[in-house]
Amino acid sequence: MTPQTGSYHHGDLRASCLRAARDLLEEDGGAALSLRAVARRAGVSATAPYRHFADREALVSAVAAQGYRELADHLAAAHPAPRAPEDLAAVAVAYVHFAVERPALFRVMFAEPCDPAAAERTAAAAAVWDCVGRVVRDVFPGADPEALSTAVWGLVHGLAFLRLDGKFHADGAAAADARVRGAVCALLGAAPGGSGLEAEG
Amino acid sequence: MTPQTGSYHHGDLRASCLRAARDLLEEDGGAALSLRAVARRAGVSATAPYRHFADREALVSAVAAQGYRELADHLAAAHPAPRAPEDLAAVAVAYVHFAVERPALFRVMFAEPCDPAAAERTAAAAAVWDCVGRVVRDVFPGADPEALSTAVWGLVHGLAFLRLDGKFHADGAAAADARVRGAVCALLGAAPGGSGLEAEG
DNA sequence: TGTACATCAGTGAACGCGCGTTCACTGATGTAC
DNA sequence: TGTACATCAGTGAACGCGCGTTCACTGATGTAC
Repeated sequence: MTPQTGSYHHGDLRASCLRAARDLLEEDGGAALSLRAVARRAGVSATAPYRHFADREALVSAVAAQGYRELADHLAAAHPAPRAPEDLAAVAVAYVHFAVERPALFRVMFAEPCDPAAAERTAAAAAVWDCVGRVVRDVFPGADPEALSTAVWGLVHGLAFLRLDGKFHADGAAAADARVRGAVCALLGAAPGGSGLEAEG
Repeated sequence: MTPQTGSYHHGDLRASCLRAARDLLEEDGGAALSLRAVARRAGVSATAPYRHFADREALVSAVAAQGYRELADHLAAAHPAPRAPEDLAAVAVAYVHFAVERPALFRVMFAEPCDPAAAERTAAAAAVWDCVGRVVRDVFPGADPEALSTAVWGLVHGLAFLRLDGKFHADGAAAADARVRGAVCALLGAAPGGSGLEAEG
């Protein structure tokens, strides 16, 4: 990451640009990601990033791809082997946490459709979808996997955005988590007003 | 809307600015809403909007508030008296349609938390929440209304954003609608792998 | 009905800013012989 | 081991742009007497 100190050449400017972009997103989530700000942050001339990114969009796509990959890892790490609806609720909470902890990155990831030409980005986004599908199939083996996966991704994604946008009025992070868990369980676990979906107990 | 033709004064520049902003959003959803572009579009000097909006944010908030109000109306119009899960699915489809038909407006509405100081905007957003809550209570009278309303809003909101972001690979609008309906029914109607929530028949 | 005057709603020039991108360039690196 | 040279990865000046916002202003409106 910081090789050849004092060298004219940077060593791994591409990685440094991505790191700089992530830092900027965390520091000022409101500002749009600009190539110039990234270069400044990486300690390099304004045009140096053009050696590694065709244009601003390419940088943004690379950042988004990184975000998708991390999200997939994050979900996979949320529960080793989800089987019960409560396990799925844990994964849902993890999804929302990911968004809350990196709001600006999350918005970059989902601010626009993936450019089909950005193969890295589309592949990384597809991996998130695969991850959700896997969890859903494990928890509800008998269900229509496509319909239910769509529903579950929609649910957790919507909860994440609503929370990011302050549409959850909960006192503190724990209460907000509980609200997420309650919402997921209302649909998938202890069903309100009826028997609900019970995969195991 | 177009009074006193030929007059020095505009008549209702505030409304014209909002109209211009909406037009710009529909024409180029990717571009950020700028005060100057709005003024240009309204046929007025760059500084004229300052008579009606304190700053750019105020304009954006007013546009978002208008969007929230229209969304609430749109949902209310989707079904006269929702009682069955399929009725709720119709409302869900309406929610997603709203987003798909006005993608840029939808993104403006949900691109950031509402500023608590923007009373008009927060009130309009709250009306959407009320609307969702009303539908949920009517369809599932026995359920925990808060948990289920949160879940349902999350679900439809997530489906809307995923569709906006091209995460739905469906052939054509009808197929995409079917996928939304299928996802909603998977959770609320014909439950996969179990009995599911059945409010009526 | 007429007039003086306050207020309102615009104008247009100007400010300073950060941006994406191009261009010709140069110093560093690595490879073929 | 040494050297010539191609390639790579930076620099820095410059372009033209649109933006938000300020300011002093002016024409139109409406109201009190």
